[in-house]
Amino acid sequence: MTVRAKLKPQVNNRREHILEIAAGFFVRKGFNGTSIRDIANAAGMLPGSLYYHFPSKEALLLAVFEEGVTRISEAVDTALADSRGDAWDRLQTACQAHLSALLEGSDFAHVIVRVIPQDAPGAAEELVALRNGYEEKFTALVEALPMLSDTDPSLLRLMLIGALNHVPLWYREGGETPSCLARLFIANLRFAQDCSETHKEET
Amino acid sequence: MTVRAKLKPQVNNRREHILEIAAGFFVRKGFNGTSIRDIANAAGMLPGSLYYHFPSKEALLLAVFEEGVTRISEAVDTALADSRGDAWDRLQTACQAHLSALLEGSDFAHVIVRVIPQDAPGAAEELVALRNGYEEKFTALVEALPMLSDTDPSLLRLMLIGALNHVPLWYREGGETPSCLARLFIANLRFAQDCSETHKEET
DNA sequence: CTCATAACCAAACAATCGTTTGCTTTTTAA
DNA sequence: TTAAAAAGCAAACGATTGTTTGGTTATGAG
Repeated sequence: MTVRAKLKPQVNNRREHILEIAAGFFVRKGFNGTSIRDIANAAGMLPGSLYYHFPSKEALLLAVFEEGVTRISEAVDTALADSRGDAWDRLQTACQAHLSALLEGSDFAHVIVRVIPQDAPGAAEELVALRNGYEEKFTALVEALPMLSDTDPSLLRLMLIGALNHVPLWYREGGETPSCLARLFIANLRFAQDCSETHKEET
Repeated sequence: MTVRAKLKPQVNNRREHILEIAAGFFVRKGFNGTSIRDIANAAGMLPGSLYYHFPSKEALLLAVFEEGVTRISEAVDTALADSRGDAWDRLQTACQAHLSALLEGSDFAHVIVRVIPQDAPGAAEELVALRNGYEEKFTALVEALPMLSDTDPSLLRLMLIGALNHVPLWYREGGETPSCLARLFIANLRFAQDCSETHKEET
């Protein structure tokens, strides 16, 4: 009974198991490169059995996407919760959490940058909404920065997100850590704003 | 005969026609979201007829990819050929040409950022090689920059390329032009290096 | 005209796709 | 103990996939 209670995790973690496996396939083979049979086989069941848990392949993607957004959001929120620095430090903290979620741990967060809404037309609208909802966190963080009046904050945000979401394409384990990358990324942007003040004073 | 000579472009632009159509589909639906029949129908022929021009779907992608790399490379080279400024100006010029190729004109260049090698395992190696070959241009441009000793040039390059290749995901016609975007992107990075000198002198 | 080659059609191939259906097994709750 | 609900199996559905094959039409050179 003691062992039994441990080995028997509890009800309905089977659905989560499917989600995890699906996330892995979506990340490595893309949405249209993954078949229902790929996922079912890896999950140890038959293709049709998946339809007890999800009404369609696109609904499955949506569920994975939602889990991804939830996890990366929570990671960023948690990291920001005990962040004591200025606005730049907070942005860097968010970037580090974002990168950590993308590169380490599960595949859920990775899916939301690997699969683009166009890949699943029937779910595209909701995927975009989910993504935008998450990225709004960065809107607030960037707008809190002390910036030049002629710097477009939304452009800075898009530039940063582009750089961050590109990392999984070249990242190799053993290189710079997510924490280190976040610091370097922010450093490359930070002084651009700080120093413009200096430049202004000089002229 | 006068009209005839115009309507009859010349031998074998049919293959290029197919490439253009394929590029459009690959950009809008992805590689695995596009079928041979999609392309054949749009090209006004039957699916099997494509195999006279290309031995496989992946070979077709490879041909599109090559054309994309060729075009964006030439765009950057041409732009750099009559660039008179310093290293930062030259990098900005390259970025502008890169963005122009991605956002305006044909779909060829867009394919090389929309389709990732993983999508076509059989051609992955060659796709990666093509992409790396092009991106080396930026290696040289970034290494020519006057930078801090503690700034990693290859990281700056990856950051910039990430930001650039992300633009097609949010770009809307009527907003900032590619030229404007390139200027703003570089501005966000430039002073970070320039001003660190100032900071050093201050301390 | 002749003939070879280029370009394409027409039709099918086996394989795989997402999905459905009806039935069986397992688990849960009363 | 028993009935209901959850979970999955077995098997197939029609549609679509990339690709092949053999024959047909167009074109251009000798």
